[in-house]
Amino acid sequence: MSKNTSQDHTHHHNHNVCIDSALATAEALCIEQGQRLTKVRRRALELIWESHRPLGAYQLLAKLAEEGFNSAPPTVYRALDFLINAGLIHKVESMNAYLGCAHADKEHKGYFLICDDCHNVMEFDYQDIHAALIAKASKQGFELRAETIELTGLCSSCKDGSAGANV
Amino acid sequence: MSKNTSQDHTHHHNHNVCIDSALATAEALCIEQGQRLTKVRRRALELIWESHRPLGAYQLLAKLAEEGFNSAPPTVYRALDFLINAGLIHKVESMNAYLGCAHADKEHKGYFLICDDCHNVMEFDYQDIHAALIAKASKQGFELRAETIELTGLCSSCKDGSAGANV
DNA sequence: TTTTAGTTGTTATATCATAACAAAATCATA
DNA sequence: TATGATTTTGTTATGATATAACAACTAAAA
Repeated sequence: MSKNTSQDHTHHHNHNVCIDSALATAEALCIEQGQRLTKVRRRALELIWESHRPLGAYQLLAKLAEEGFNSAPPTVYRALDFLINAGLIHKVESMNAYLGCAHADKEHKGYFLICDDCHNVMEFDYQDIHAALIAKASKQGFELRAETIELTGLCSSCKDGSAGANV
Repeated sequence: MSKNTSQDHTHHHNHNVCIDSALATAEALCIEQGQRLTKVRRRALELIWESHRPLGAYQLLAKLAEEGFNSAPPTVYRALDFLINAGLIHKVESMNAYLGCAHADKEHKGYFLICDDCHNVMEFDYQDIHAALIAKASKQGFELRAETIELTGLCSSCKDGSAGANV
């Protein structure tokens, strides 16, 4: 982990710390923005964070249903929409799955490293690339709004032979 | 358009030239690689190129069906798989749609500028960013395999007020 | 020509996501 | 604390995207 900006969801430390911190940030942000972090939304966010990997909408829905929440799809998609708009989670487009955002409190872009083998995902923040992309786009008269940057390959654990590591 | 590497699918010139050239490249590549560009595959590729925008799988399936091809989903998904693996088209993950690849004959990454307004897509090739991403990933012990880079926003036409331009 | 590999046909189903409208909870303020 | 406005949630239905599994066919190789 160390001093770079990336957030490795494969870590071995006590993940509860991350979850707690994410939830605290979420609450602060919602209050600040006059948004309501209702029970479903809050629990959805927790469940997404509890998963070390991007979570599918229906996986999340199943977990919520187990806990007595309504089990119809709109329930989960509404929660997801809310969380995405609040900047609290990202959608990983190439996986149709959702991931807790590690820098919800900072303006940033969600760039991802996705392991093809163990399916763990690292989020990273790279201002140089962001700046280069803006420059490139504007050279073509294009005004950038959102960036989907998803890189797949092999993470260091899987490359080193311990296939499916950190499950 | 001019001298940069981007391929603007919004162009006003005779698109047939693009299609012909793409098909010629496709045929050459397939022969080179011992792949068979069968009727469905070839026609699917043409239809994707005939669309100025990324085409959905079921849109493509409908067009194929009109022409007497089998109308069940596997038909189109098989063709799409083939074309993607051959490097002849890209999938735009954030749109669940498919786009003819403008540089099928060159090793490259498909980076896209997607207009939120008119939904036209430009493909661009940017070696600097590619290099930076590889460097960034490898610094984390990550071995890159594929890159999904999809930037959305407003293209110059739409920004200049002519909303929905180039339809 | 027989085998083999690759491709296509066919049926069924899995997975992901939203529309539309009713009911309930929450909030603002009279 | 009523009342009305707004937001959130419940519910039913459906749309959109994608794959599994196995049979039939076709082209290429042996």
